[in-house]
Amino acid sequence: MALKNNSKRKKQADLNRRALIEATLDSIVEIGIAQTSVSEIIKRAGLSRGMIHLHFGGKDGLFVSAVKRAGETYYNNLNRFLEKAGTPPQARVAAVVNGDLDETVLSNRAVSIWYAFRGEARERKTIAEYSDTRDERLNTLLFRAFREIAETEGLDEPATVARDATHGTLALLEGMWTDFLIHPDSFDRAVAKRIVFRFLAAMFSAHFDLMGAK
Amino acid sequence: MALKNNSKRKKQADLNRRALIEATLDSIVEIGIAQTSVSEIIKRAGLSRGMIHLHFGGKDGLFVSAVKRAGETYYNNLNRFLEKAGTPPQARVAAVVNGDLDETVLSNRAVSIWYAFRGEARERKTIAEYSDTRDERLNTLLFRAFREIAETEGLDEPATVARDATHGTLALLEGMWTDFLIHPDSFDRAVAKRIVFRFLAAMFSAHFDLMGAK
DNA sequence: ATTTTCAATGGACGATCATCCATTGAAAGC
DNA sequence: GCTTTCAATGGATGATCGTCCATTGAAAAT
Repeated sequence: MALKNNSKRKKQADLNRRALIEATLDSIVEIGIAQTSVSEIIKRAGLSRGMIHLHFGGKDGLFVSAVKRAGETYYNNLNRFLEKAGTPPQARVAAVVNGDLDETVLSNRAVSIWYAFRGEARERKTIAEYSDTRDERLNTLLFRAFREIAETEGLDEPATVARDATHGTLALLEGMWTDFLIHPDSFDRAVAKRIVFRFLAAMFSAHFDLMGAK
Repeated sequence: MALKNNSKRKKQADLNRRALIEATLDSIVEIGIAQTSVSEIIKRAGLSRGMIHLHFGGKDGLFVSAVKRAGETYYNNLNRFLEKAGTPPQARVAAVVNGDLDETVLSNRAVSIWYAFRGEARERKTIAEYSDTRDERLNTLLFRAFREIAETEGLDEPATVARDATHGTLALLEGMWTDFLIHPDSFDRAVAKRIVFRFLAAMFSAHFDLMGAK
């Protein structure tokens, strides 16, 4: 008969799967994606060689799962800020900015992983997919908030304004992440946030900066 | 006796060096940095195996030269815009923005190469160095222009304003490059430029957008 | 207690990797 | 025309890569 879904053996299998994903991400952070070999991963996880093939079909499958996990981690952290913000559009925008640049989200680990996969995304569709997903969700969220603000303020062409504001905000945040990647020591989160809010202040009369800040 | 510096043999050596660098960059663009092996490079260049060791000391040395070349290409293209702009600070800023987002600078090839190396930059100091260099030069150039504008406009704390404007502009441009990387088909250069200039319009009363545009 | 199930193991495998060096041959110097 | 120089060659080398599968052994089912 088939095993129960939560039998001792299935649970151990789940733990091993997680351990392999974590070992993969750890390795990418510490020695880079190019040096992250199967041997390196199993050494870190303390598991056997064949387990990658067993659980993920191969190294490629493991990497896809690792990207997926990294994306989930990003969203789980950001969601904490969004839940605190509630429904007001300014608060939601501020939550995205403050969350995206918070030390729990924008970390050494996060940028290492993100940029490692970005470099590979061009020829691996499965990896590119998850870069896209992140972008899509934030895009929709910000656009709706900005459109609501633009309409409330009675601006001309609120959809166009909202589209530009969304595009600009996401581009600014992306740029800040790159800045953190290249200058991790001198990077200043407060300055980064101030600049993003300064951009938003140019497009709307509403104030964002203090809302949703910790 | 030693060969003349521009002897037929030296010239051929230079051509081969260039061919290897171009083959490396082509390979990175087409099949990704992970698949770019020594065998792949020499196949593309039509040269022999040992030549990489002879001219660059090894694959690492070749990659460093390739990053350097990619950086030079970026600056050479951008310089065409800066030379046209002349000395007025607004024109110089506009030249950077219009140049950085021009199709001769922000291309499929450029983003492929740039993001491939970024992913490796974290553990390879020599590669990170050239990412830094690019950043440093633009940083100085923009800061001086913005400070001059801020002083002319009689703004409070011109240095702070200039620092924020520089930081924000570079972050926005970085973000636009990432946007192009992920959505090469739907990317709109005109929209990207409009958003950057909108950001600048928020910080200064001077107008930038029409200056330096083609 | 016995049988069945299957997650886990780890060595074998062929492929491919980057490096290196003895040899070559055409260009440069005399 | 002869000698010297050295860029260029490409096969040999050992290391490392990811995949695969026969075997194991503990947990689950009977």
